Amino acid sequence: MTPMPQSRPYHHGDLRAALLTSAERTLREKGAAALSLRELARDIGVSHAAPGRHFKDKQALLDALALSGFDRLNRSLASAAVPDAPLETRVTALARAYLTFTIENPELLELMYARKHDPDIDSRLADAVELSMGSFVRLVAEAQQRGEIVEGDPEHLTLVAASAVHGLATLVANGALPAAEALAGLDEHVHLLLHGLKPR
Amino acid sequence: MTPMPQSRPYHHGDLRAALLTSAERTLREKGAAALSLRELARDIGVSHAAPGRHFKDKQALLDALALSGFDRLNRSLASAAVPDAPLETRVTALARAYLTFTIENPELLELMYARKHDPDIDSRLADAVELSMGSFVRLVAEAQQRGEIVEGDPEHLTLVAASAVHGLATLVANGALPAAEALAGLDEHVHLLLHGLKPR
DNA sequence: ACCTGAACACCGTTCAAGT
DNA sequence: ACCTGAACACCGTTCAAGT
Repeated sequence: MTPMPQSRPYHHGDLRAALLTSAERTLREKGAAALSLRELARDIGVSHAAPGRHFKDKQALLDALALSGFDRLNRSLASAAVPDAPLETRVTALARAYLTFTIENPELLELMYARKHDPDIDSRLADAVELSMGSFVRLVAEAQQRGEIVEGDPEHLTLVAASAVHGLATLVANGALPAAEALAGLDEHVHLLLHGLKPR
Repeated sequence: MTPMPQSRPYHHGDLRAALLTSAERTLREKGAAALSLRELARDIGVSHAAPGRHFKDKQALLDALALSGFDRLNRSLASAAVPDAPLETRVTALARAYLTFTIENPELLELMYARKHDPDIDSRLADAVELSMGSFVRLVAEAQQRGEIVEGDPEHLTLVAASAVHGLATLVANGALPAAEALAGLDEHVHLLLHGLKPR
């Protein structure tokens, strides 16, 4: 019998997607610092120069990961919306979606918000950030129309809510706050955000 | 005339401190990714193996930078305290100190909160985080005694305030939010935190 | 169009040896 | 005690050449 051709085909098929998938697993399992293009190529079974065909450099691959992270986050936020519920329920649902994504993808969230220094990339990521803020903006704007939220610049009101949620998420992402604790306190957290720390 | 001995002395004097100083400048000017031990050694004028005498590896140097960052942040927070002022003034002062530190040291703040994966280091840094939270904890506890803050677990109340401020700071640190905008909106931000987003 | 293999200029880390 | 110089095993990136 002639042996089966063990060697990989010359073409991979979809190397770009394979690189992203593999990179995200490494990111999750070993962290961003441990991510090497050469190791990725080795794992996939392709030459070390092959990734260069699909990503102009390592940063380009990281950027692609970050952008796909925002995609999934934004979808998750969109599908967490509960249009006809009371304000507090709606904010809590959004906050829980954000926090859940963070707990499931802590390293990815760090990468998504990592400083890039490249104005071109930064602007694309800024758009993505804006998009995820969008869910909060819409919520605030609607609530404001119903008189359920204080008057004032809606962008700024949104920033208060969003930075509170984002702050909680980053503390969980970098291990400063246990995920369980953040989840357990979330309802109360949102309640305090809406009602204030001062007694009424 | 015999030429002046141009070559550096065999001993540097305080290589450890020189490495930290130089590393922090690189961090500020070129970012954490551009930080190389060999380049640091070159800049200081010492062999590439010399840093190994003072830091067991690159991560150890980064950890030292992070810890000294927390030191300065904590000192800055402590000196920003205004004990005999109204609650809102006190919280604003603390928040402003945190935000100012972040604006002046964006890359350092990222490093301070970066995931480390080493339980030993993480626990030392966790202590440092706890310490900076301390300023907020004390403020909340006192205010609570005076009845200026809602009843409830002070740790949790602190977390709400701290994560709101930290969230704002990280957004500024990674360029998602212009520093000027964050500073300009800070008073209002704190006001909303204390009074809530819902109308009273 | 897509990939390889060799080459280049870097890294971090270790370790005998020097002062 | 502190540092050097060489060595080792890695990197990312580029580029002619192969399929």
